[in-house]
Amino acid sequence: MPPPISFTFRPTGVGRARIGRLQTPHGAVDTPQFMPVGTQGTVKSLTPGDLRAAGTQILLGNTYHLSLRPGHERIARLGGLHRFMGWDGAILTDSGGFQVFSLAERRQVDEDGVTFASHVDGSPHRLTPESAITIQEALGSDIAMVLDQLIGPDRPRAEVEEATERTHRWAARCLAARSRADQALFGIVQGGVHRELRAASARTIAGMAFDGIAVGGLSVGESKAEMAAALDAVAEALGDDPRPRYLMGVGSPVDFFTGVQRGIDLFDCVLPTRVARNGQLWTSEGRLNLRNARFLDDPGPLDPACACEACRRHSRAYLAHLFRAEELLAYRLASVHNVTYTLDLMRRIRSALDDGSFASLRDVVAAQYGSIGAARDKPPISGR
RNA sequence: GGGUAGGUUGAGCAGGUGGUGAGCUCCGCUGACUGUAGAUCAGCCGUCGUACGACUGUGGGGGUUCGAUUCCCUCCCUGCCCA
Repeated sequence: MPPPISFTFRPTGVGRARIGRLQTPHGAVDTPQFMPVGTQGTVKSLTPGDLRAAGTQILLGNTYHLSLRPGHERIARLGGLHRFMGWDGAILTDSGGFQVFSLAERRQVDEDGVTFASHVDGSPHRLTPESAITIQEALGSDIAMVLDQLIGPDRPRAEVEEATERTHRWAARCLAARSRADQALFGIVQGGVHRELRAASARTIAGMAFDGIAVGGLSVGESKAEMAAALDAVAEALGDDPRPRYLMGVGSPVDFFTGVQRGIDLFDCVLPTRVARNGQLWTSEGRLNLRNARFLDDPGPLDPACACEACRRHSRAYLAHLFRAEELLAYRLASVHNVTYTLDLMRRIRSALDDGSFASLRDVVAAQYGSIGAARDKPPISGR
């Protein structure tokens, strides 16, 4: 039986960056690539047509959310997640591991798995490595993720070690539980901000028969330098491992460069769509907050360098109005643009890797977007 | 014309029956957001000041009083009822 996915790539000479192509049961994915996040079977406010027009090749769904509502068995009965949401491109499903972190006050972790008090109705829901696989197989995603235990950078090292080792044990159980030949399974490297733990975790995960290797547990409050150091440690440990590498939950425009240079092929992040709904546009002129009063009389396009539908047809003044009026179109147009911007940026990164302009592109983007997440880099306030 | 209820910081309110009214919700302004419990959250939102703070402010004017949003006089405005 053929493997569920195939990945070909070539090095670029820019750090550890590579250019590649991931073949999935639902189409090819050019890498490095960004995956918009569609947690509940929808990238909030966008239609599949919007996503296609923006250049989306692969997007995310979520095990925890979809199993709670509408239920993975129901989605399976309705023909699987692709048909259910009307998306014929590739889908990667997250395992619910992130909710172990984001819903920390609603869950209990033990060696066998996690018990959540549903954020919908409070009812208990059990997620184990095995059930995470069962759910994702029912959803029918092209790529499934192992259940992992994500932990914040403020936790003591002993706790990070414990969570990382548990993640390894859960990874093996996920691998043993899989039964679909047409679905890839990625393992997840943890290890917090500790280089040795990251390296050891990368070696452990790489030693298992996964179709790809993800790096999790970053962009959860650590500094930019800590994230880069963790990625360096992982890249070094993985060496020339030929499998696709996925940096989970990242990121900002600047973070893409940090990851690509360190050999990352895939990224996902809620940032472009979330900030879009909150009025922030990513443009060739940097970040714009359309709620600022100065845009009320700005007749220009959202981004003069963008060809998306929102930029072709609408002015900043119009969107500024829509946001103030809380008109639903605001969220869609801003999301259309930010997803387009992000996917265009990945395309520019791919061609910059080819023509030697990677460093200059990085500098331009860093000047415009370096402030995102910068608060994490400030030293803690002392003496109070 | 008579009666009655009102007039509080952009809007809508709360409060206050002689002893320090800057409290709420909108609106507005700014910022944040990283595998989505997020079309959310935070700060500011009378004037001056970075800030501690100072000053002003309960429709207008006047009066009584040590002190008035409160009591008295007068005028203006609004809702409702009656003529």
